[in-house]
Amino acid sequence: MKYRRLKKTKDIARVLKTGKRAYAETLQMVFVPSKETAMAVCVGKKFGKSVARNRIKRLLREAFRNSAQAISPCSVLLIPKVKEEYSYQAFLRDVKKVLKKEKLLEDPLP
RNA sequence: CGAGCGGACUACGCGAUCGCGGCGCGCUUUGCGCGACGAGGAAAGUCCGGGCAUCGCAGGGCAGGACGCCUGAUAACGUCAGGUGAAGGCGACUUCAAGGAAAGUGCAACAGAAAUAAACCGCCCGCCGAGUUCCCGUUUUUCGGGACGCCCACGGGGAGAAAUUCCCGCGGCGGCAGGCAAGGGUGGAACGGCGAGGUAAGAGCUCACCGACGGAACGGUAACGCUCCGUGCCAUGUAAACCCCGUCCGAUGCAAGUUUGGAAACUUUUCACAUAGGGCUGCCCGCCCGAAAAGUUUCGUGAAUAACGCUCGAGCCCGUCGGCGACGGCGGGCGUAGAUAAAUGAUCGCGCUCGACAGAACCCGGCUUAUCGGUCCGUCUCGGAGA
RNA sequence: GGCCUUGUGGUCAAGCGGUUAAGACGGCGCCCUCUCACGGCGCAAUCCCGGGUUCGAUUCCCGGCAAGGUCA
Repeated sequence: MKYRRLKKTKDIARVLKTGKRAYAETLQMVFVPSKETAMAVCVGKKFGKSVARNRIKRLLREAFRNSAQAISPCSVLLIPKVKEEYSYQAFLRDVKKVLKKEKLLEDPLP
């Protein structure tokens, strides 16, 4: 499905301030309901050099894209936790788990 | 065959599905579809150099900084190429911030006799050493008092009955006056090294060889090399200490900067008001100029934003010519990322040696650092074996 | 992305060619005391790492690494 990127500093700050938080083993999700779905990934310097940070961002975006097939519109911030290794499978599992827990999925996944 | 040396290249591959970025084309223009393209050798560190942009022009001097054998290459360089010299390696080859220490100043701990200059020990000649010594009083000498000294072994000769004493010689020891710099447990470094002659002992005092310095000829564009002659030689190290000499450098960096982001008029306040303040460079000369804030009225309203800068450039590939080479000339061909919270990923299948370091952010030329491996080249080197 | 600064015991730090690498707080051990505190004595440093210059570098030079600051 299509979603927007959450880009502006102001928007991200608003989500961080007012959003509801949900936790899983490998990541944290912050979200507020909104008109259309928007998402951002937060990966700071503590995750390593640029190659490592880009890798995390790609994995998380892919996990979000493949798990949020049908989602009630909201602004989402995905914040991973610092680990030794990162895998797509773990991110996919945890994104699904977190979305399910907060009952954001309109149609339950098969 | 083994061990090396130098150089060049490469950086998992193929297929399928879903997805991402800008571009082009098409459409029913929110968007959708199709198409080709889409990170590196270091994209990194930001250590140099240049383009580009702004500071009105980029002007002068000082300060400051960088570089430092020679010749060339280049837009330029601290880079590269070819040479010179020095050091290392059996060798192929590698490494080197490699100008000046007789312009001046500083520093050289500890050790050592002595540290940038000479004499502590030492070596040698002479003189003295059971009083031909010195001082005071008296004084012709004598005499009186005091100070210091009156060493050891051997040989020869003389006197004497002997103890002992006198003379001479040689050596040591001590003292005095000189000569010398050969030797001396140090040190990073001790007025050149080593051998011979020479000498009382010694010394470039003399000589040979090596080194140093000066001059000339020859070779080389030059650094420099080589030969000859001369000077017997005097002046340690450090300039990645200050410094001197030579060459170069205006500053700031794409968050530069340009356009839109409101414009115009009026009023008020604050600072400054000329030997002032601000700007152009840290300072001086020189040049330019008042600056900032608030309010009201009319049209206008997106604001760490949007567009430009932004990718065709000292570009890449092939051929050929010139050059030892870096590189340059000529001809032909190619169109090859331009994002802005920032694009390359996921899954499946097959193969293998099971995949390192790592992600463009204005662009180039270098340097440096990180890196699992693999491939190729060479009249290349050393060792072993065979023919 | 550009431009700068700093690395010395656990912490804050001085030193800037030859030191046994000052000092303060803290830690540990011993002494003092009936005990604690105070006091006294002692111990603990790869001078961020690797090269170079020098007889000799914490210090000078070069290259890394790690922190921090600043510019719309």
